Amino acid sequence: MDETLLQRKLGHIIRDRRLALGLSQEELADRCALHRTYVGSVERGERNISIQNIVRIANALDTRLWELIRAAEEGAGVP
Amino acid sequence: MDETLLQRKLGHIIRDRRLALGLSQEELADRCALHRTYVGSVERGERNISIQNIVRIANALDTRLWELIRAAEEGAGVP
DNA sequence: GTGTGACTTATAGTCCGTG
DNA sequence: ACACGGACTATAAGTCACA
Repeated sequence: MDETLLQRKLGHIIRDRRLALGLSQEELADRCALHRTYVGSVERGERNISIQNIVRIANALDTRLWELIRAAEEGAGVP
Repeated sequence: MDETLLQRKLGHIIRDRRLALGLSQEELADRCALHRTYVGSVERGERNISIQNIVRIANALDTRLWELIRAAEEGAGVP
């Protein structure tokens, strides 16, 4: 799979998961101690995010990182 | 899980997988168009690697990224 | 509550070596 | 074949004003 494609898909997965939890970008950003606009750009797939930040987002979403990645790679749902 | 812990575990997984394929760091680096010293430091868990580069490494190791991540997070084996 | 462009600072990542 | 370092350059991190 193309790298930039994965990062866009991952953004969608993150957004879906956030909305499923009823959180705003601002609330998610607070949970992982990142900036609101940064989280927004990640969701839009604009950032080549580092592993440390993805882990923090996954934690804030109460999800395992590998499940987020799998959902992005395989199109599977996130629990 | 702590972010830096995951990156160290991921390094070990990458190394194990590379050795299982009988590749040197240099050969792996060539496969994903990254520098040999960089791949070495990733394996040592010293790098906060970006998602694009992890994907390239996963591809070069002929593995799905989510399987690498899962192996690092859960301690499961990589096929 | 979110999208976006511009921006500075931090660090990812390269390239030259050495043991 | 790998670890490690120094000196770079490229790019991610992180923030802001405004729409």
